[in-house]
Parts: sequence; structure tokens; C-alpha cells
Amino acid sequence: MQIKSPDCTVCQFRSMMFDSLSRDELGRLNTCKSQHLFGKGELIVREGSAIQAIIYLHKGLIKLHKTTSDGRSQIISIARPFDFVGLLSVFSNDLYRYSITAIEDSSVCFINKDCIHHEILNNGKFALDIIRRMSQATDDVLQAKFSLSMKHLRGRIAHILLDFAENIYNTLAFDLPVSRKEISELIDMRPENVIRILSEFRKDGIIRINGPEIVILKPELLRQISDAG
Amino acid sequence: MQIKSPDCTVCQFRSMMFDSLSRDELGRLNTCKSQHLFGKGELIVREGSAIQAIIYLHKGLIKLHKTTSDGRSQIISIARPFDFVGLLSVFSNDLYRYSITAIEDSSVCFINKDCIHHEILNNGKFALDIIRRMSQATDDVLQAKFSLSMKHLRGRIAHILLDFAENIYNTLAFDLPVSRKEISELIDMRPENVIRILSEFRKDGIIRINGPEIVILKPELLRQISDAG
DNA sequence: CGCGGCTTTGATGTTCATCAAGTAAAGTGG
DNA sequence: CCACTTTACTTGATGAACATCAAAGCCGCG
Repeated sequence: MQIKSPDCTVCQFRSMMFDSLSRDELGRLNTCKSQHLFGKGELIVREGSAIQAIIYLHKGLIKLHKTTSDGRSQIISIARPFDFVGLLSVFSNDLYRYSITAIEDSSVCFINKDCIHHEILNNGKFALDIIRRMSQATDDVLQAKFSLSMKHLRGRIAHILLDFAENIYNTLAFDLPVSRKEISELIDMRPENVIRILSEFRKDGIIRINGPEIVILKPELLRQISDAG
Repeated sequence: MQIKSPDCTVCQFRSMMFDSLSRDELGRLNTCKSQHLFGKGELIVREGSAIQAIIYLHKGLIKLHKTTSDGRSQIISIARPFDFVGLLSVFSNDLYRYSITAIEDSSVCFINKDCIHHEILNNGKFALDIIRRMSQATDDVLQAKFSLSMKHLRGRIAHILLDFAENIYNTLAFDLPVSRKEISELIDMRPENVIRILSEFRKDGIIRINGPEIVILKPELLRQISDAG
């Protein structure tokens, strides 16, 4: 669903996006963007389709994911508001290498790829900004995958629970926006084992579970399990 | 060992590096670079040290690697000549997140980070070039790790052998530049299993082994094993 | 209602890490 | 140049971690 696009020059998130652009430049960008709403579960970008725009997440939560040859799915990362998404392949490829799907109701800004190109060519400060963001995003993904590959299943679950609590919701009680199956795709294991280990944590009094609701009762212990691997 | 730095403006690899720079700009870069030789096994950059330069691999082969909390090591990627290395964290961090070590005798160009910054700020075309390279490098690493995580051990070994043959040496007969242990760190398994599976492949007549020398006798079969996972 | 997908728990099997032990190769000091 | 140490390589045996299989309950949806 496309909605009325507010003016970038007065966008409340402007400073987080385009600090380095002048009012004029922002005005130009304003003419080549469009804002859309996506409901939970709705597909935003299909893997393999042509890249036309950079995606800026305004509100909500989205996942980058990929389907394997044998039909299974893997989640590359989860993006939070104010993240640019898909910076990774936008400049090196013509086709998206990942699908993007909303995992909560989300508001998304599409900024035409050519416009971004144009601004990069003409504004070095903006270019440097984009580069910094790309580096950061990449580092984060690699760091996460690296750290996961060193951990046993219990450590991975502990890690992902703390991640949701600390980096996404900023509270020890939250509703999981993803199914057990999706968690398994995010941290590279089977759904059965996600459930099994969550149950163990529940029995051990480390967390409380109510359907999608998770309450972390012993964050220190969870941290310990995550660090131990 | 530092060697006489040839002039960038006449560097034979210039076009692969800095297509988008004018003669003047190349001249400026020339003043803030230095070229060094590293022997096989020599450390080029230590993880955690301050980032002062971008590294351009002129000749040889180098690895990016990382040490875990429990003292083990993991190889992130292997870089070939003409690759920029460490673009990943150069712009988002003050410290190197990975170590870099020569795995063959290598010639390396250090280009001061501030100079690169300066050129990016003043030359949009160069900025776009850098962004493209970063994207490509990142995509490749993620793609490789993604594909590995889907495979069983035999598939990983098959994959890495084909990678050396097709993407690095362009021949079915080559000397492995890395030890069995390093292979295990690159594809996330144990050295014992690297050896075991190489032996199996040898017994099955898929490859021939002579110490470090590998000859791939049945590339199609190897491809099949790699694809099957 | 009934179908399909997600969830949950238990039982079984496979893959792989770990342990152990021995050989070869490569560097080190006398 | 040879004893000595260390590091890499190799093979086999064992066990742990995890995937797979099976079956039953749940929920949303046409």
C-alpha cells in the first residue's frame, strides 16, 4: 500500500538518514522516493528481481532472507528502523540477492537507485556517509554469523533472545515477531531444537513463555550461556 | 621489508585500481602509499591494531583471519591479487577486526586511509568505484559462508578444492598454499576430518595427492559432490 | 468442517568432534 | 651434521551433539 509521502526535508528521521545533504539536495531526493506500508508477513522484495531502489526502514521490522536450492530458507539478518537495507548488493549487482519480508507492520521508503548514484557522484560527504553505513551493516552481519558458528545450540538461542531484548526491544519482556521456524532459519538449526531448548530454558526458570511472549527472568544466566558457547 | 615504491601513475595495475582517478589525483595518492614484501606465513596486520591504511594486494595470496576467545582461529576469506583488503572495516571502525597474513610470498601496497578519505570526498566517481568494490567483496564473502553452512563436510572439501582450481590457480593441478589445519579453519571443520575426506577422495580416484600438491582427476564428480551438499 | 502449516515431545540415527597414538617433516641448537 | 624438539599429518576408536523421523495437538482459513 502506497501512502502520501511526507516531504524528506521535514521528515522526522531526516537527520538519521541524510545528514550530509543540503536542503536543495534533499529536495531532489524527495522527487525520487516513495513510501509504502507492508503488513506483517508481506513480501517487500523478491530475490532475483531487478534492483531499482534502496530501501530505508522507517518503522517496523523486516527480514532479509534467501531460499536454498533444496527449498529451505535462511535468514541473513533482521533490520531495525533507520537501517538502510540491501545496501549490500545494490551497488554490485543488478538483481537482489535476497528477499525482504516484513515481520512486523512496517513503513518503508524506496529511494531510487539512480538518484542515490547521482548524489554520490556529486557529494563526497554523502558518499562517505553511505560507505560508513555499508561497512557497519556488513561488519554486523559477519560478526553475528561468525559468533553463531562458534556456539552450540543452547548458546545460539541464548544469544538471539538477548539480541531481541537488548538491541531490538530494549526490554526483558517482548513478543517474538518471528515463528520458531524463522528463529531456526536465523540461527541455523532445526525448529524442533529451537522449541526443545526454549522449553529447557523455561523449565530451568530462565525465561517465561506465553505463546509469542517471552520474558527473560535471568538475563545474567542467559548471558553466561551465550558466552560459554 | 619495504621496497622502492614504483610510481602509481605508471603502475602496471593502475587501471585495475584507480580507473576513476585523474593523473593529478594519482600523483597525490602516490605520496601517501608504501609498498612492502611479505614472506609466506608473515603477519601483515594484527587484529585489534589501529587502521591506518587500505591494503591493496599486488602479488601473492593473503588470508583474513580472526582468533576466537578460546584461542582457535577462523579464516574469513582469502584475497587474490588486485583485491582491496579490509575495505570492510576500514570505514566503520578504528581498529582492524581481522588479522591479515601472507599465505604465499606477497607484495602489498598500503594506501593511507586519510588520503582515500580525501579522494572520496572530492571525486564522486572514485567513491562509486570504492563502493562497488566493497559491495562485491562483501557479497562474495557472505555468499561463500552461506553456501558452506548448507553443506556437509565432503561437500565443503569439494567446494574448496574447486575454488582453488577455478578461481585462484586456473588449473586442475596446483600446490595447496594452506595447511590442512588452515583449510579446516576456512571451511569450519576439524583438521582430522579434512585429512580423512581428502584421503577418501584419493582412494575414490577423484584427486591425487603429493604432500601439498593436488591434482583434480574428476572435476565433474567433485562438482557433483559440492552441489549435493 | 477438514486441510495445511506451525508447534510440541519422544525415540532413533547420522554426522561430526574428540581422544589417542603413531609417523613424517621441519625447524633448533650443539 | 646429527640428536632433539616441535609441529604437521594420518588413521582408528569412541562419544556427544544434533538432524531426522514419527505422532499428536493446536490454530487459522477456505
